[in-house]
Amino acid sequence: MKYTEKNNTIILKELDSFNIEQILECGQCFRFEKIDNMKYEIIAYGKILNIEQSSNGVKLYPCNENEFKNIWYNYFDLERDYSHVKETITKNDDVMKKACEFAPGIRILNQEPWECLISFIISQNNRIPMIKQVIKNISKMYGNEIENERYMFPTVDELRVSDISGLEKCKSGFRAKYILDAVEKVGSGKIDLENLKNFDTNKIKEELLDIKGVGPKVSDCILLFSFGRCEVFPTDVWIKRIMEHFYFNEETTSIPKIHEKAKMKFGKYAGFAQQYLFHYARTILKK
DNA sequence: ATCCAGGATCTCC
DNA sequence: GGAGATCATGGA
Repeated sequence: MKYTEKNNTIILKELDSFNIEQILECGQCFRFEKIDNMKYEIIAYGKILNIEQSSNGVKLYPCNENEFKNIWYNYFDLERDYSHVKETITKNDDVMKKACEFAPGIRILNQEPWECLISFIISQNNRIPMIKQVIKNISKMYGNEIENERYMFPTVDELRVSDISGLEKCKSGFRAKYILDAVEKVGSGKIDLENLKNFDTNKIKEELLDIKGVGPKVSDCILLFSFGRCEVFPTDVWIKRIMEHFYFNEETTSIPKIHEKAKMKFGKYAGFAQQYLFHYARTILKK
């Protein structure tokens, strides 16, 4: 990958395994709007970022070199060699080959832990368009306006003024009480998300599971999407279905068995495998 | 109208 | 410790 900067715009070239549509629409992230074909607006790390991809490369704006190095380089996981990841997980695996060919431009974003935690609490028993709407509502009601009706996701302290009825007005439904429990535990310092980074995966998971509304799947999403633990294999209904269909040839299987198989087949890259599979499954199994 | 969604919890045995 | 109902909300 090479980049140049001019007029507060970063242009990325010779970028391998990068398709902004696949990256954003594959279900890992909720804070973006499609502006046009291969043209999106993202809100993350307190910034609004426009991103536009064409055969000439990927344009990021407004963005200077400092912001690119300090935020977006890591956000888009640009350090990682995704060809190597795909080579590894597709070895002797025709299903994974198809999943990777279906969306070879997926990358796992590195998202902010607090926003990720609340987002995936909201995700339970919900649909992606609805999840996006609830997060947008919460940001508008409790977060700072960056500019022009674009709002930051509220900090823990900003959400401490919220209550059940406010969060229900944001359409969070029965998850409002879960959000409040997360606010209480993180806001009081009982759980220190920044400090958790340094702990091993099982320890982080144990801490996250202490929050009401956070179970095995939600905690795995946070581990994968915010703590860079790419060996975890978040298993939702779609992953369960496609694993049962292609890897077990059975109607039903238990989640521990799925995790066991994922670890055996994909090892330390199971998280990537999960994301290729998720996006693939949602398109082909959705009759 | 009934079913279901990037699940977790509570209740029952 | 495993199966089953329940949880808001809205789109199909």
